[in-house]
Amino acid sequence: MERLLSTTVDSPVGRLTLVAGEHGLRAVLWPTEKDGRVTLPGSTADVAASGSAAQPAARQVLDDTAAQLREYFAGARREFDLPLDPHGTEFQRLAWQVLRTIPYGTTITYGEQASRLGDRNKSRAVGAANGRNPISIVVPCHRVVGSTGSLTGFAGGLDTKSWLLQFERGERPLPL
Amino acid sequence: MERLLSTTVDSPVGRLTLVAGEHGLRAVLWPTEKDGRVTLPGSTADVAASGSAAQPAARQVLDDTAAQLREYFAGARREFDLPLDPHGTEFQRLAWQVLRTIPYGTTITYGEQASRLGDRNKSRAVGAANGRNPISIVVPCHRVVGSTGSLTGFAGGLDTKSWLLQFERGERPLPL
DNA sequence: AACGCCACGTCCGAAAACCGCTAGCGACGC
DNA sequence: GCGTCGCTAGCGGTTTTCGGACGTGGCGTT
Repeated sequence: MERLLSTTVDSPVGRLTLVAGEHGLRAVLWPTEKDGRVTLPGSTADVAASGSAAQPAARQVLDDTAAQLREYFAGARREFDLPLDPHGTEFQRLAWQVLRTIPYGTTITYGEQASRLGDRNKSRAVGAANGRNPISIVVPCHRVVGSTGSLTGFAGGLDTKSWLLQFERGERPLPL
Repeated sequence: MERLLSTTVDSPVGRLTLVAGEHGLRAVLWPTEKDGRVTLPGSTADVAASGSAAQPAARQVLDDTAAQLREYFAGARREFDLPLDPHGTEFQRLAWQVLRTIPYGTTITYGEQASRLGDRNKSRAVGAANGRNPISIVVPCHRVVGSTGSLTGFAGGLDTKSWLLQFERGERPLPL
């Protein structure tokens, strides 16, 4: 079992939990989904045990992620430059890959995302895959909306999704 | 998609937009409703592309319409003689047909128009249909008034409606 | 291998909203 | 009394909206 490290970052949309392994960022989790989405270190003791020298690569990823997220929320960063290592099925990884091509401040529909995967009819499957995206914000699943423009759903809550979209549109959303 | 041609004519009540297809006049639009009422040629480029020789019938209709409108506003014409091709629902076309039987210089009420369509109670529906009449002036929806004599409404603006009625009564209305 | 769940999309029918109306009624001011 | 005014309740066609049904593909579970 790969050894994972985790830490947290405070943000306007709540305290985010970051998880990294030796191959890159594994997850950015919402306060409501801290557990279960990825296999986390069993306890804080575990994390503490793997001291600063133990997992240099993972530690570095966490630090970089935290820094870039802070820049993002300060409005000073529109793209992330991090080694990512999300775990999922073939289809899911493909879907998540498409997500990373959606530019900051723009949105596409689930149907459009499905088209880019080669089959217009997979929109629903795409929705399910996006729902399993472990790396929130950095992999911008919040930039996908329903064909009618409705927000439809979001792991972090619809209000959070709305907040992020407004923020990327250059507006000053109300604090949650 | 049928190819449409359009042009404009200046008149005392503003610049009118004329639209014709191969079957006849499709629309005479007020300055405020240039778009949306009928499907216009996508762009001026479209119009230019279909040169004088391309759509002889439609071109002829436009020319005739422009000429007759000028005569109308000069006080030299009281009836129009043009091939008309307004698009609308069954009921709407029936309603518009009634409009064409209202003599120059006279008015009827919406209720009267409804009666002539066979059902006194359809007055309100008639009003809605008149509101969709695409061929202003030539199909004289301005000759219909409320049961109390009020002008009630007009796509080109109430002042225009008033102007036309005065003009047809032989008065010399104030310029708009 | 079958079943059920899902952060979708499209279609279709029913219901509601919208109007360029009108007749009926009570409230008012001559 | 008698016009006017404002309000109300019906009126019918058209447009818009809404909700349910269904087809869809992937995934976790049995």
